[in-house]
Amino acid sequence: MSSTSDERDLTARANIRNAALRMFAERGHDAVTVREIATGAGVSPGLVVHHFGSKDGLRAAVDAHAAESFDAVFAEFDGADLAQILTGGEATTSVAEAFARAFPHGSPLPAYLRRLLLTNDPAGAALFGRWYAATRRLLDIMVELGLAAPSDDPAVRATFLLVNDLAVILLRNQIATTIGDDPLTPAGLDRWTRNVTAVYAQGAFTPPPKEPPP
Amino acid sequence: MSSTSDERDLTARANIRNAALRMFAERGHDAVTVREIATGAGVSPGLVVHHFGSKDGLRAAVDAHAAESFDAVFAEFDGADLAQILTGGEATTSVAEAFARAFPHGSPLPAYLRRLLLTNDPAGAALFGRWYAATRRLLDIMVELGLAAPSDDPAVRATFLLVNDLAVILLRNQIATTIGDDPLTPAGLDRWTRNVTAVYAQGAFTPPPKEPPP
DNA sequence: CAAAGAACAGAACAAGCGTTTAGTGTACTG
DNA sequence: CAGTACACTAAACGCTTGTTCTGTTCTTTG
Repeated sequence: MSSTSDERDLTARANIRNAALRMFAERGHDAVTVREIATGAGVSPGLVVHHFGSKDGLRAAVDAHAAESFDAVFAEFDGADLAQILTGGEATTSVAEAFARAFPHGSPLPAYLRRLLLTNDPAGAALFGRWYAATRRLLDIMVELGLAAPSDDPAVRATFLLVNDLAVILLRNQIATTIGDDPLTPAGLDRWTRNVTAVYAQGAFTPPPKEPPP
Repeated sequence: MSSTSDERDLTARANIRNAALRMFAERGHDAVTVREIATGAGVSPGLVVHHFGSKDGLRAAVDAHAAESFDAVFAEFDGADLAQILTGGEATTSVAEAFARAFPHGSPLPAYLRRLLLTNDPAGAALFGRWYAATRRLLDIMVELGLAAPSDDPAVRATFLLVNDLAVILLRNQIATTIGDDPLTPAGLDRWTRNVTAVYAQGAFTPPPKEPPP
């Protein structure tokens, strides 16, 4: 139902919501005016408040709409039989990977997630909490299966792995500058994932007092 | 001209700059009004623009002041003989660690750095670029010394390690919620660093097809 | 088909914004 | 000690903001 993509067929209400989502994601809630959203949706400013009550109401509607899309990505972690997927081989254990797969190109949703996480509003906090729980659960299963080493501070380790993943979305532009690839495109994501996997599998640093490896 | 600015500090001008730094860091540039800054500094709104020309001029002054403070932290990575420090044992190789050490408690500078990195303005991009270069250089030396494994994509690895570090500052509040400790306090930072060190030294995941370790 | 109500445009409004202006002290300076 | 320059306040200006108001067009429905 929500996967109709063309713009002219949508209702004005949906057009307003989509224009607001895109502008909020790119420039932040406060920097976007109701008039700009109306112009972007091809309607009058009065119609925006007619449909959503107020700018804050529009923001709440955009939040709800975005959360719906994020939950679909979230279900990839939370829904299936993780043990079977993990032992089967290829699996998505990265938030950024799932994002790049779900929102292929030019989608405003990664940028909107960024805004949600960085403005300390409840929507972002709830999203982070759910993702943390999923990461924690995934790690527990991996430990049980012998795919991950046990940790004496699993809360910190799960948070560490999660925020490392989210950093790709938060610092997307800066990362693109230093590595020369947008990390949310397939090419950039591939380079990124390869390196992350290497570090998580073998570590990055070697202890100083021992002898060097052959 | 910077020599006279030291004597002029602690005046109304410095008060305005400090109030703006704190408010900008906590709530963002756009959400703070000139009148609020003036009230926070105990002066009139007109005096703000008298000293800084405009709100944008004030922002530039705050940026310059913050960059000065960040450079002091930055010098910890860039200045000394890294090889000697690394082989000597205890060293700060973490941005977050250096931050927590340099700005001990209640300082607005970590939050301001957060704003700089997240709004895509040139000040934040320049800071990120310098930190990336320092991280890259540090890793190169560590590889030479046998303290880090060589990487076939050093740009990605350096970026990966850097953004993992910055994530502690960017997602400070969310991290504090899930682990129950503010990661920029000594207690929280200690838990965090211990886990990060473990992952970077030994990895976190073990390969599935091999036999389990003894 | 006529009545009703929703969808919409465009002008207008009050409030808040950054900034300007006019004016008052106050401290140097020759 | 007059004079200039600077720090500073209070009021006001012009503009933009979110929102409201009035009126018109479209769509439904009994």
